[in-house]
Amino acid sequence: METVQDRRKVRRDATIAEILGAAVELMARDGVAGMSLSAVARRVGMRPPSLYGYFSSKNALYDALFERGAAGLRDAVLAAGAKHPDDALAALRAGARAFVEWSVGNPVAAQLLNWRPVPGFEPSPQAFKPSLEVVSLLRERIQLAVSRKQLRAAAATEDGMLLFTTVVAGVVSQQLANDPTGRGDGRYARLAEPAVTLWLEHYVT
Amino acid sequence: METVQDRRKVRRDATIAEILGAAVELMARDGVAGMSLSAVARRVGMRPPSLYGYFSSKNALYDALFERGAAGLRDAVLAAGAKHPDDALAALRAGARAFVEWSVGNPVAAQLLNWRPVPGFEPSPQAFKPSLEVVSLLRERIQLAVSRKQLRAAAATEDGMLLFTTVVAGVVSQQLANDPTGRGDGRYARLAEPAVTLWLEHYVT
DNA sequence: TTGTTTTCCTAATACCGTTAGGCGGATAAT
DNA sequence: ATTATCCGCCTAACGGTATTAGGAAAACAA
Repeated sequence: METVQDRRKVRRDATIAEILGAAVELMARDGVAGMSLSAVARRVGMRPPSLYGYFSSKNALYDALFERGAAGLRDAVLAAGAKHPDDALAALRAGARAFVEWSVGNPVAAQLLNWRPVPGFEPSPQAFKPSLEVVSLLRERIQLAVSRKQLRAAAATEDGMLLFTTVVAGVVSQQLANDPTGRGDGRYARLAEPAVTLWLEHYVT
Repeated sequence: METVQDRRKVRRDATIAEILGAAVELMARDGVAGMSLSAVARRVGMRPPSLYGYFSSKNALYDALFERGAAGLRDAVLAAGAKHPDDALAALRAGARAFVEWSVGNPVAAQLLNWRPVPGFEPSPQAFKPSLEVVSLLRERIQLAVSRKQLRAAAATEDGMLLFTTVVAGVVSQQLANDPTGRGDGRYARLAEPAVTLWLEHYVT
């Protein structure tokens, strides 16, 4: 009873993972919005309608990818900052670099998170939650740096935070637009460090 | 002969403009990649195949919009900078602000220019040319500021220029992603000025 | 062995972009 | 004025898409 249910769930989860993997591959090849359920079905050896047993619509599939992507990005930023528990500025730097590097390594998810590539698709609140957590994390770290007098108080204002996210998002956006496959030379991704420096120089005490 | 040919050309150009206008309206409503030739045809009172008398494909329509958008953006940046013939820094600031304001006012074209919203579409060299001219213009203005000792020499390096475009593109990208209709409060667009300030502070002498 | 649930299927609907080919009217040539 | 040419738009058709409806077969539970 227990083990059988588990076996079924394992199999089902494996199928879901297979579908998502195929979808990501095809989105990397044909563009995020260019992915078709028919192509996904072909790749996993099914007919298109059978996919509806796993996702209630094409947008639901995008939503699952959005959620997994947002969680992965959040974890990457979290882990990078955790390496500098006693230096808030270093944590900010490392977090921004991790943000960009993760985006380069996961260009499909990064497009989904940073742009609006799919007409009609908007992430569900649940899928969006990890993205909000990244913002919260950023806010905490900036406030910590301010309280430790490493940054001016202006850094923790709404505009200060928006500027930080804007600068980092700018690097990612340029990278995705000019090297969408992520297999390039990182001509834009290497700007992460100097871009954050611009922001830090303005707000550092 | 002359006048008749002209009459025909005028009528044809008017039809082309009507088609492009309808396409932009529908892209604003349904997303850039969500525009359908059927809907465009309905709006201009034709059947879908008739559009092929004016554009050889859907991507050709995107290409025309890209070209017109790039030219409009270039002209806006050009005009804004021309108001400050004797102050290269002010010209840079005004150009960046014009870039962002034009993008907010033309969100559809801005998405086409800054992102890759349409799978399979890449602008033709002809359509891309005005975009290259914006880059050239930026390079000239930065070099002018450097030669006048208003900016450090590092501003005119490849990285310095990429950082400038990245910062400005970041503002536009955030604006488009968070307020795609462009009818919002300009929460992100107002960051244009402080964002450019970050860059200027770093490179100013 | 019977009943239930899960998984996948085929068939069908309503769209889409695009091509082929034709019809009628406006223009040009005689 | 009549004929020929061209232009603008049409219908029909092809292969593709997302999605729904409903059924068959297999895996599981009783």
